[in-house]
Amino acid sequence: MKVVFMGTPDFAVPALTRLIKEHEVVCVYTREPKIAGRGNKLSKTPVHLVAEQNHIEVRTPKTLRNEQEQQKFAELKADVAVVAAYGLILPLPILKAYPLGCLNIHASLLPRWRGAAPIQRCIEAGDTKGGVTIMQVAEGLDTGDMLHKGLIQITDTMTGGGLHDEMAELGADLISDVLADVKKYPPQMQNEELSCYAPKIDKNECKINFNLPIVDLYNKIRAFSPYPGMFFEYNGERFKILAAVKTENTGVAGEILCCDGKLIIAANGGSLQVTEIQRQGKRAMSIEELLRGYEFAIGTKLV
RNA sequence: CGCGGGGUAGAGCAGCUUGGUAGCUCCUCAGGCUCAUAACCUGAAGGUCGUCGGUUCAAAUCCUUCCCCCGCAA
Repeated sequence: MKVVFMGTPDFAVPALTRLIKEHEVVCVYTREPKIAGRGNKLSKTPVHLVAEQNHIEVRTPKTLRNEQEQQKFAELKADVAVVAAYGLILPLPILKAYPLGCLNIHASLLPRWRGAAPIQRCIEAGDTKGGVTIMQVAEGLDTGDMLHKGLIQITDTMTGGGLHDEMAELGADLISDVLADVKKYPPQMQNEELSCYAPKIDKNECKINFNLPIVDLYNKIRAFSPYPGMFFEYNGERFKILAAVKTENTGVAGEILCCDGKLIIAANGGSLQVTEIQRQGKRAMSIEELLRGYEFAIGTKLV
């Protein structure tokens, strides 16, 4: 099949590489290189780089709202467009340009978790089931008909990063299934009543509030690990907690209860034993490693 | 030139401001104590202090080149 691929971050890469293997990817759309990262260098998106490596034409329009772009899109005369975390709104003329329209790989079991950050939000909410949905892109935000789904059990120790990687692979499998035989996957409408939204993550959410119930705090920490990472401040420095386990010890919320070989911090209704941590300016490391040379004062209250 | 922290024994850190032959915690090895131990005691091994150059009688420490890691902001 002739496929146009539209995607931007790492999440889209497994699907793109799979489609390159199995179909004819005639053109890749992605966000334009932007000034990003340390040093504010201009950097191409992960999808952009993969497309280049495979010598596929890359287009990075700022918008698809104008007729010229829509015209250029239509002229590719593909059978289908596959969308994975592209980041631009697709206007109606784009959606109708090809016989099979635009198929989106969405990282949730729709209609639950429509929107920008479904992976983190479902862990944060304590969901035990997650998954990926292949859906027809419609004009509303993630409201289109669903063609195919894959389920992932979310364990109590799974992190946002881990789930992200699994979902990216699953998404590649599912889109491969669908394109192999579209007729096998009749569209199904979404049940509006069951829908909920996954707003994008705000940096202000990343500062740890130890007054949160222990379960919520725990879920939030693993949801946001390794990126963007929940942090607390100690001695004027930031420490990201990348992994922790729940323990029984109690104390005033935010109080450091133990820092002898392990670091235990009281929360609301329990406490957290930190297992993996990243000190500002340092690489991520196990708590044992850090505590060999760094000391937290017992009794300190973190705010 | 977006702002900033860091690169010191296998690991994690201190020392750098106020230059003077490198230190702590853990690991490793040997021995000791112990019913026993991840505990304790004694001892040992292990570092050209990221790299190039400079200042100096003397540089981990001050100045400079380059490389690498990371936090923040976008």
